[in-house]
Amino acid sequence: MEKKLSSAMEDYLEAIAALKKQNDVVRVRDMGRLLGVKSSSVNAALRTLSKKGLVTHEKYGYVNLTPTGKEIARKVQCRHDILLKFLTEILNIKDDDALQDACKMEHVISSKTFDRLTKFIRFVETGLNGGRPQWLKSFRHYLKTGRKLNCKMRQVAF
Amino acid sequence: MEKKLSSAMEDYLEAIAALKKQNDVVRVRDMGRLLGVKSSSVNAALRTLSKKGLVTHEKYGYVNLTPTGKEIARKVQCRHDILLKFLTEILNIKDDDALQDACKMEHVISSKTFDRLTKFIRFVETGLNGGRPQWLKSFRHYLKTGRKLNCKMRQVAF
DNA sequence: CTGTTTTGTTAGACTTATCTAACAAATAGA
DNA sequence: TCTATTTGTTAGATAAGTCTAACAAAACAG
Repeated sequence: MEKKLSSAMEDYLEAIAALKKQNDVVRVRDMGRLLGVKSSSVNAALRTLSKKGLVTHEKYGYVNLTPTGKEIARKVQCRHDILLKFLTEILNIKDDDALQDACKMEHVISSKTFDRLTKFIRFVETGLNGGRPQWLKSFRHYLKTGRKLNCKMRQVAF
Repeated sequence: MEKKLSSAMEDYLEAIAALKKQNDVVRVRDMGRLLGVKSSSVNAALRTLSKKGLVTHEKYGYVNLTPTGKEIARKVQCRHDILLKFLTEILNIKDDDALQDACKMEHVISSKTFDRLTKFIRFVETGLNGGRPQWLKSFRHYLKTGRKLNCKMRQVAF
């Protein structure tokens, strides 16, 4: 069992997957641009990831994920997506801020937390025809006004 | 404006605050034990934190937080507490797992996310006389059974 | 007091992830 | 095609945070 990848390495894998989706082909330069690091850093990372069997990259060639690498990238992306969803849809944090946080949190949450967050989102979204549950609307109201409609009033209102 | 502390340095500050609460006096050794690092690492960290004006520590003496250091430790602890509360009380993750995650997440969440999470918890806890809101009970049920009581049934039940 | 144990300090090494700078290969434009 | 630009590679430096090992100071026990 390989030990956990660093945040940085997870980011590289994620970047490769993202660029692959966009361009079909992944170059060192584009990875550097996306991640805000120099090509030499990308190269160093590729050597590391290559040794771990997560990417393939021959000199002056394109970068590719191995099946294992692809799998890890997928998982990180899933963590990212669920966190982003939680931050924007439940906590009502605006996209830019939520994205920043999701990009950091995605590297630290356990599979248990991922699982529960996933179920929580599913719970919130299930059987509502695209709307929000009443309690979530109520939370949004609370965020705006600082005040909570009390239970009885809510009952009456509906 | 000082730039953000690393996770490691935040951990050291937190450890000092925690030990101070327990023992009134903080030694290098205890910090190392608590954090699972060697005393030499603690020493290195104390030099760093000292330069930043966050701790005081004279040779062979006790360790103390400066007011600024105390303030930072307090903030980290607040992030920790709110995350732990969210993970255990909302997501219903068991204490040990939740603690692990909170200890990592506390170093990466923004003040915005902290703020929203705080309000979310307050929203959930306000005006319930220590109980849980119906939707949260419903979520627990969903976690156990994988099934969600539908809205109409819930309405009827109340 | 004095010797032993515990605690603290220092120096130096290692790892990870980054950078700059010099150079090499590939590509694109004329 | 040939040169200029872009892209990729390498070597070496730097910074953080950790370690081990050797040593120094303090605390403790008789």
